[in-house]
Amino acid sequence: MGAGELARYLTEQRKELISFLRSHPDRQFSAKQVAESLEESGISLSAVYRNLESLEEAGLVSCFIKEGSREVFYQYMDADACKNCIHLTCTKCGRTFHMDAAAAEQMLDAVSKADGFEVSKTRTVLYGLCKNCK
Amino acid sequence: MGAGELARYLTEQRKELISFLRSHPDRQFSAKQVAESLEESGISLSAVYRNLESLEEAGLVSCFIKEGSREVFYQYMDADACKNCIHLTCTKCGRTFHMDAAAAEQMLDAVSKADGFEVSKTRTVLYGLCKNCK
DNA sequence: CTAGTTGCAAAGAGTTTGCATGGCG
DNA sequence: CGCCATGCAAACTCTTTGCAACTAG
Repeated sequence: MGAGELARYLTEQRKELISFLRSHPDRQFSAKQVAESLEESGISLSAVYRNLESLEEAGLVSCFIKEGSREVFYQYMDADACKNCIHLTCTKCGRTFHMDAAAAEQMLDAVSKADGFEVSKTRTVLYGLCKNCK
Repeated sequence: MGAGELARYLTEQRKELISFLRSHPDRQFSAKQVAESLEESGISLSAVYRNLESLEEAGLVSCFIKEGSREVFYQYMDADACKNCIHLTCTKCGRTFHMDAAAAEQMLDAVSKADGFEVSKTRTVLYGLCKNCK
């Protein structure tokens, strides 16, 4: 699946959680928000935390804090599917977009050559304002 | 000074805190670590938090979480001085470097043209492995 | 059947807030 | 002198952990 090992048992709660996050790949949620959104499935907050943790290890979820905030947010972000892409997260609306592939390639080359820095593609996010929020 | 208003009174504690962070521009610290590092000056943890907050508003400090962690770290990052630079933070050693200016310019152009996305230069960090940690 | 997962409740961290005291300007 | 910042302690919130019950495989 991903870089890490995904949990061995695919329970109903875990399925719902993954499904929820996957259906909002451009949005970030706090653990509490995830639990509330899945209220119907009756998943507990601690299970949410435990699942988010294993999903993060498996490379399916990343977590962030927003500008000027100390609150942690989680987002679906498939490390495999996004190996060659860079995310653009809008500091206003919070949505995440995928950077143009050609521009991304060019950028990674430039950083690598100029600074000898190997960008970790699985967690490359640029913050700024999206087209709509500008 | 920066974008926000810096606190009106420059107390001994605040001076020490700024001085400490400024002298480690490439390092990230938890609030607790900052307080412990400034133990001699006798600053309290709550004062550290209050100061970090106002410094963040003033654009002198940014906070982050590291890969696979939910712990918040603070780092000196002058929004004015770094208006035209991009940070490279190593996920292994935690140090932060400044991206080559030409490469940065090129990158910002590319994103702006290809995606209509305006990168917020004051909080642009790319995560990856630095030259030494590779 | 067995090991992994869940919910609940309690414990732990990290962060914020109220208030009296003290110091900067 | 007045306002702001500080320290301390309490309050909060977020996250983690222990444990018995449950369930996927």
